[in-house]
Amino acid sequence: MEKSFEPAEIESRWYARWEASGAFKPSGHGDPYCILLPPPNVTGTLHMGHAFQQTVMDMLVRHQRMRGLNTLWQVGTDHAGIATQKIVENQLATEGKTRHDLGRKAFVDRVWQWKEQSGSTITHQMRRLGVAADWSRERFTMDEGLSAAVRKVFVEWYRAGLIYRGNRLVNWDPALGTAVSDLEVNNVERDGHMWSIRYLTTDGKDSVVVATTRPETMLGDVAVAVHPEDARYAHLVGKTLMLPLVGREIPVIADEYVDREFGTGCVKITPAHDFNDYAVGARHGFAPITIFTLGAKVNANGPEKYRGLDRYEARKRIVADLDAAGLLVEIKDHKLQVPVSQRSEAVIEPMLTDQWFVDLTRDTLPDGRPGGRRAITEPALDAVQSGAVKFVPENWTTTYMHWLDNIQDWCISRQLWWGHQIPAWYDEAGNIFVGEDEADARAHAATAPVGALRQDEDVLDTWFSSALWPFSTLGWPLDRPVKNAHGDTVANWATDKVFLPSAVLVTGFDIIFFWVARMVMTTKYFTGEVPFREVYINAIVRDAEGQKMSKSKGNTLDPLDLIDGIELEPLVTKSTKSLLIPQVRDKVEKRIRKTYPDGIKPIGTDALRFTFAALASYSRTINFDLKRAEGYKAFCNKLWNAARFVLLNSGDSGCGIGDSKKPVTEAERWILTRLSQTLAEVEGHFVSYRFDHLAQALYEFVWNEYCDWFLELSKPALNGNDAAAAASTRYTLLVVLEAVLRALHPVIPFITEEIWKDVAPHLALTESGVLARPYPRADEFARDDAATAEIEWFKAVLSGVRKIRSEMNIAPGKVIPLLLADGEAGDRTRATKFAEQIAFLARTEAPKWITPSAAEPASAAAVVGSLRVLIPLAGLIDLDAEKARLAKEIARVAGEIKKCEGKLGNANFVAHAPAEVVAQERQRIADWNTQLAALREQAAKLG
RNA sequence: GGGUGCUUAGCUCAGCGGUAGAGCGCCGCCCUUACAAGGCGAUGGUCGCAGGUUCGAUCCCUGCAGCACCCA
Repeated sequence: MEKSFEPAEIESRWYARWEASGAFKPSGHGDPYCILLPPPNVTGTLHMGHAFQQTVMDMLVRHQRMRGLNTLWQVGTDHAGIATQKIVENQLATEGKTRHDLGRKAFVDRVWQWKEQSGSTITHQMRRLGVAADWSRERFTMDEGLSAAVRKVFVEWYRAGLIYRGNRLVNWDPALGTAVSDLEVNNVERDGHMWSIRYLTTDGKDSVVVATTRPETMLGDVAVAVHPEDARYAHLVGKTLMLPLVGREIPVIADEYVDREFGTGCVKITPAHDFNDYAVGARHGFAPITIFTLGAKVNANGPEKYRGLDRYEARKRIVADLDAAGLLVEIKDHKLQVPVSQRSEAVIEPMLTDQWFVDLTRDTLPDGRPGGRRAITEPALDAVQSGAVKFVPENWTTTYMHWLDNIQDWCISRQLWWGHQIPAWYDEAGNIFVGEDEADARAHAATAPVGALRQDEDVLDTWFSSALWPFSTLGWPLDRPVKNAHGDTVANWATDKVFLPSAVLVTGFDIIFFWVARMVMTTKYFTGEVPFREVYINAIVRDAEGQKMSKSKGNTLDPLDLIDGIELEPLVTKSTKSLLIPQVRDKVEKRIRKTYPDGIKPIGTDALRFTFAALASYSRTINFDLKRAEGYKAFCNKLWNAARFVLLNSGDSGCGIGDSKKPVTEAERWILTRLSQTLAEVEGHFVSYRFDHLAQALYEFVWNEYCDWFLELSKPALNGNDAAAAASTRYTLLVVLEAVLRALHPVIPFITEEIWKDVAPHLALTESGVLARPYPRADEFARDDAATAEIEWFKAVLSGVRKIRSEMNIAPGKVIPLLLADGEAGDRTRATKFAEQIAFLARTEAPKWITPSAAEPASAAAVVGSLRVLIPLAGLIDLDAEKARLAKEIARVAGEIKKCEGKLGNANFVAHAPAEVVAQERQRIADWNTQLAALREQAAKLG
């Protein structure tokens, strides 16, 4: 083995080998265990969130594969309708073209080209992370098979009356020219104004003042509302107002929606451009008046002088005109929530448009069939309520249930070209025909089409296809094998449906609504199964200060830069490349130069993965701290060097000991006990998804027990005169190391695989690699409590001596005398047994007992129970310093005793506390007293 | 406005009704033949604040403050 751990060198070696050998394909035997990858955008790149989430999935999949389950990690990508289309449109823009210049077919071809060109970036990045995914089954939401599933679902739901077309108010992105989901809209707080405008009554005798953050929408006002119990305005309800600048008469209405405390208590009602107003308008029977074009410019419904103006330009002019007319009462600064499109950052304009919806709210259809609430929403609620789907941590259940309880119909149409074109056709009279294709649509027509048919130009929401992922990727709805472009089988519903339900979905809370709930809906409806049994909601990765990672802040980290390292200058270039605003650019550059003055040192995939594991508690965010990652790289190095030590001591091949050989030394029995205990813990942590505890348990075992104590204890054994102990120790070193490699493999696959290949021959293991070995179980290793007690005693003695050496500044290399006094019979036995190890590891002469009556040289002492471990002062130790040290220790122990006495002296404590707690306290006080006696004795000897 | 979290060592985080922990940092001594990405040792916390329950509260309950996120 190389002298130090070099991740780059190791990692480059293994992945291709694993993949080529089919190590990640389902084994075909054992219980099915499936994980669905949340499909990343096909043209996307790997970010820290992906890396974290995928590490978690990989740990689970590798663990279960090693446990003998038939594991499938189903991977693939989605077509990300809006995002991908926008990238290609931007490319066209640099050529001075729009998609309309190309036409639909040529444009879509061009998007496919872009997908082919960039689509493998993220999947290659995932390979660098070491994910044990079955790439031979990789799918894409626009694959023929997955597209067939989309058509089938659309048609079936339409024919069941659960998909309808309607003219509704939707979130309209005027920049992209499409409807977007309310989930794709961020409400951002912005500085704005609150304008107060006076509306006169038609008779001119009275007036009301309305307050609004969007004065331009007044062009579409249909009423002014007040609260029904608001005495200030009761006399006006039913009267009409003259809408300024427009001249339309609008009524004053009473509606409980109005908040009397807010503004003047009078609200203008613009149903066509505000969701709340739409509801108010509908309650009162007003026809909405749309005043904007789809590009958010004033349309023909507005007064002529504003027509064609952008909404913000119109705002300026309208405010000015109101002011001129003396109707502008007040302008106040005001912070408001502005709906912003996640995709284009354009301000969303609520807009009345024709769209397709999935019904999720009706109980019963007019013809008596079940409506969406009963057919789709309630089964999805029930899946979680009944426990068929469990959230981890479970408090996310509330979020899920709450959302479904208040769900709206799902707008599934998008005004894009990239995506699944809606399988609906219109005849010349506007009648709708739905089918898998035009012929199927005609065949199912209720009435004969009038003239030619024309397919709906819109496409479906990307999430519509993602929602089918749990079963479409397994081959549904085909009843025969699904082949990819190369003719390889990628799925076969007949056999693959054993993977449904999948075991666990690992995903972020931000897509519980987008994706999780919708998968439950579709999978329940079309297969009768739940899509997954558990949903592990992973934390969101933030920077070390808890800030959201964002390119404009310059605090993003590229997982590959952590793995491979990156110099400062390339890092600066890379991080500022896409930033167009000079101020932002400068800020980001400064930040990066400050945070990473020397760039980022390579830590390797394994250390990155270990860091993610160590940070994966149930907390909802994890703050990624590079410092911790560096610490875990040190851990990998530690493991590497421990393995080197073991292998250097293992001879050429085999260790000459059969499996039946029992461990000879106490130390072996102790480390096997601790291994068994650690593995039991680890197993529990896998079940509860506590990867932080899992990582910590293994870290502590490897470093603090195996390396710090067992390896050290093995040195005297390996070099001692007892050949049986040496041979046995050599064997146990290997056995424990091999078990540790197996236990750690799901977390750090590369280094464990690399070391394992060298360890395996010594234990005559013939598996192809560590992934093919069974996951180690607690019951593989015998426990021995007696041996544990012996080693604990030994550690206490050794620590006592080390402490004296360190505090008294005795050079670590200097061999010193060691005396033992007092103690019990057990101490004598142990001292004899461990004499060699004590002398070796504490660098002392052989320990000598002094008889109670004999004169004792002035010494520094460590106290273990009633045993005094003495280091004579002569020439080594300052008597006063030792006295001071002793006094401090006595004070500490006395303090502990006082605490115990306080408790035991409290009659209530003794009466009410559980017996074992009281007993524990009594034991504790006894132990402290023993120690105190020994310390006082020692103090007395020093005078 | 409604909801959900969080607040523990200098930093990033575990913990939990019964002796406050880890990693990193800091301090001291050591290049001891697996590892200086290391070894040994030390320092460091009235567990956000105020009440309550309890023999006992960092932990449970209530209120408050600050922070974060989600929904309207």
